[in-house]
Amino acid sequence: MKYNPSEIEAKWQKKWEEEGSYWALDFDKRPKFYLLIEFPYPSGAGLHVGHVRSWSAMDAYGRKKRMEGYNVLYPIGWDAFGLPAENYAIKMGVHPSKIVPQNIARFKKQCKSLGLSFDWSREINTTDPKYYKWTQWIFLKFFEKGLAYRADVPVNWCPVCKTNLADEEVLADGAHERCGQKTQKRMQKQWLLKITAYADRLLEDLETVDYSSKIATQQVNWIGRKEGINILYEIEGRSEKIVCFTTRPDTNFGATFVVLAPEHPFVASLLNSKLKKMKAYVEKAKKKSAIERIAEGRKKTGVFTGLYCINQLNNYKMPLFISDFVLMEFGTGAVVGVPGHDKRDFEFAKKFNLPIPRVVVGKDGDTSEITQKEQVQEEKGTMINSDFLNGLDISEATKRIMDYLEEKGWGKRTVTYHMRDWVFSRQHYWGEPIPIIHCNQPTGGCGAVPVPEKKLPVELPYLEKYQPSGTGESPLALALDWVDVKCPKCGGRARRETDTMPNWAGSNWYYVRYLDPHNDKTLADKKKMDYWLPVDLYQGGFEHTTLHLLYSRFVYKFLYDVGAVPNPEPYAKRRSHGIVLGPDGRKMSKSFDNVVNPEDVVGKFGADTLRVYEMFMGPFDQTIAWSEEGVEGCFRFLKRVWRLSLTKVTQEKTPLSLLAKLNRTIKKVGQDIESLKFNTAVASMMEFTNEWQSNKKGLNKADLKNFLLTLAPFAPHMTEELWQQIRRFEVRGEKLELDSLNSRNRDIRRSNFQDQDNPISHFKDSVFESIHLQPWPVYDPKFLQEEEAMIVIQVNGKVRDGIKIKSEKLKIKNEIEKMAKKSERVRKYLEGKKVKQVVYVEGKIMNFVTEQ
RNA sequence: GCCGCGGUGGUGGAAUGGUAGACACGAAGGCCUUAAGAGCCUUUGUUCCAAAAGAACGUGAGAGUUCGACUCUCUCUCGCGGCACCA
Repeated sequence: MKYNPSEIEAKWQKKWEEEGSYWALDFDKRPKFYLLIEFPYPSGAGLHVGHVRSWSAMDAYGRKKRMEGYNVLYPIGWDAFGLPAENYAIKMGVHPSKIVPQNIARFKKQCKSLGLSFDWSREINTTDPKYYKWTQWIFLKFFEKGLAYRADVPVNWCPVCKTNLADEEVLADGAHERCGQKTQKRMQKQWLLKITAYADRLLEDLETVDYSSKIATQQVNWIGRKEGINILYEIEGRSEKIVCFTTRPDTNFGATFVVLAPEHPFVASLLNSKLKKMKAYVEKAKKKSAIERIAEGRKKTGVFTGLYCINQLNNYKMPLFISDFVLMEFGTGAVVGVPGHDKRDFEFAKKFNLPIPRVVVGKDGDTSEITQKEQVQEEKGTMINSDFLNGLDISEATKRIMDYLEEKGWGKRTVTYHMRDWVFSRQHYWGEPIPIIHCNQPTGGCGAVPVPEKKLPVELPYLEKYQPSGTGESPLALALDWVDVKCPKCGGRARRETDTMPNWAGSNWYYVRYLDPHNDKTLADKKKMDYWLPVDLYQGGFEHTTLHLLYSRFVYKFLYDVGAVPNPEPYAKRRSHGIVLGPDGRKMSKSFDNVVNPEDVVGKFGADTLRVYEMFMGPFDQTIAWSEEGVEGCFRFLKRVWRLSLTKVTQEKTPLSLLAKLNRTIKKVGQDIESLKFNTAVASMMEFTNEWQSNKKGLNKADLKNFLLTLAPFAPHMTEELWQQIRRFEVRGEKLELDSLNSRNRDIRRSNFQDQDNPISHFKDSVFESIHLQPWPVYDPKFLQEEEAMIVIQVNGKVRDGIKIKSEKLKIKNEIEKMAKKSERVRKYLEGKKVKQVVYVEGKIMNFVTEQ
């Protein structure tokens, strides 16, 4: 019988769906395992082979876990709000509310054709009002706790498209990615979430979770915690003081100037003066976008204010400058310049001919004056020219001077972060409306008032004109009858908030909703959360490490604080996967014409082949280019297994060597799946198949079943079909005994879902006994030990021979040494030389070291 | 500039400090077949040698530790990803 994947796969997919084979059971006694993949954004392009790589690998992982007796939850849903959907809708000329369901339908069909063991009964969709009701509820909680606030924030504005842009839409040179025009920064009131209030906890709690070091490091860097000190400087002849943040106060005896950001509040007070030059500089600098500032390179510009700050340490008069290399958003917006030990300060000092004293001697011991070469901060060094700090190591000096400055009241230790508060509003149509009402009466009004919880969800109104408004406001502002409401507090005339949430909003908490997708009283039932949370393994793209992953941790921690979820960290373990590139090694893109469509691959080779190939193509966490030839290799492998399973099976015992290989394979595949090394797991099964093929006899049926069980997580359809064929053969004329786990599951399912209208309540007994409900095969350690071991014989580290030694003799070094010395090939190299040392590693290697 | 990851045959890659190149692709030769397809068998890191036997070389470059290094340490180099005038 020929291997016909399309027929087999359709048949089993239907069967699994009818029987609800992969539904997870709440409160089941088996240990739970919550396996999560990032739910997709259902784009118009359909499923990407990159999705398939991650999902089929996790599918194999989850299937094995089920076979090991875990109650596995492997859910799926749709992250369907956001700018890409809106842009796609504009491009197609169809309303997003129509386009999105179409895309979802297509994704769903494609997913199902892959035989992924998702629990479809828990499917969610972020654009469903019943879902985003709770996204809005979370926002209200943030507002209630004072963690959602409004502030003026610079936004990217495209003057041609008349719309605000996300940072992702602005190219490196400041151009809008779609129209190519230069964007501008302009200030606009936005909603922000105070993630910085959680910075320390987000950092500290990384120690309580199992993230790969790459991921953890990137989160640490993103949070960017820095300890330093704010130093107060008096301005000569003025009452105001300037506060500068620095992480290196040890070098403060080398400070020769102070620089303010153009946006610094003190600068504004200076502009009333007659200094035209200064005014012109500040105005010019403020107009520049951040991108333009960078585009100018590192050339320093600036203007002298005519004022001096006093360095209290040595009473040095430091001229006060304004320069746009200093950023208002970081630190205090004022920098004390230590040109001897900071590259930027050095450049600035050169430009304005300021002195560049040295206060640290680096490891080269150079004490000369710094004039030519750039001097950066050393990691190690000794202080000079610094009064009471002289001779101290820089880290000791830092502590000493911080204490000193604090004692004197000149400074205060402080901590800064790279991470900023999270801009949480968008001026776009296709998102969750922010549930706030603005009550601004001429007499004052109530301000920003939350929509009462009972009135949630605030449904997104259907708008014919959903395109950007052209004013920078959300298009919702044009829906006057929607905008116009009464204030929930005072009943006066008020206006709805017209901004919507970013596409991250719905994906912050979706994994909680899977636990109880239809609950209309709360996010999810508390008992269900207690049972399932935290997520045991969260698998996703590396590109989401700082945005989605960090931000959703923040949201979860907040929910924990308000008592809405049971623990402080959502994901116990996080791993990421590599990207799948086009066959040409470039990122898959329509413009390169190198996109591989999983549907085509399934059509040609079947889902099992696609799955096996995507796991075999290379290390799971590494970026890999697609290879059509590689797919064919995996197709050959499955065809070979199919053929051998039907032809090379015996009633006799499996030959010992083949049985040993099988047991080693079972062990290796099990370990490799656990450590996400899917490529070597597949390779070891190929190795086994090759031995099976070349073996004269073949596999006993019981052993064949074990091999099929091992392969089942990777190629579920084909193994299921073969399993059924074997079972049919076995039960012919016999009384069929249902596997206990299988029948138990079925009973639980039936009782759990009796009252609901779903396929499982119509479950009928059948002889069907799914391979995936069989226990994961157990290898027998007695087969892992080989009777003989090959000992490699080296002379001076070079391999000269290998000798076979009976296992029980491996401990006797003398005997092995004797045997090795008998070998012609070894003797040749030992002749006339004195053996100095004999190294023996049991069961592996013997190395003769001679005198040269 | 900073942080992170990586560099192994013609290609994708494998290798707890212990026979480098598993497995797969590609290529070459053969079997089967009227033919095609599919399948099966053999060979396949480089160099030396007519060939075999054998030997030398070989994991980006250079040094170090070690009886022994793709693996550990240091310096450099190239490539990829992230951040970036962050004080």
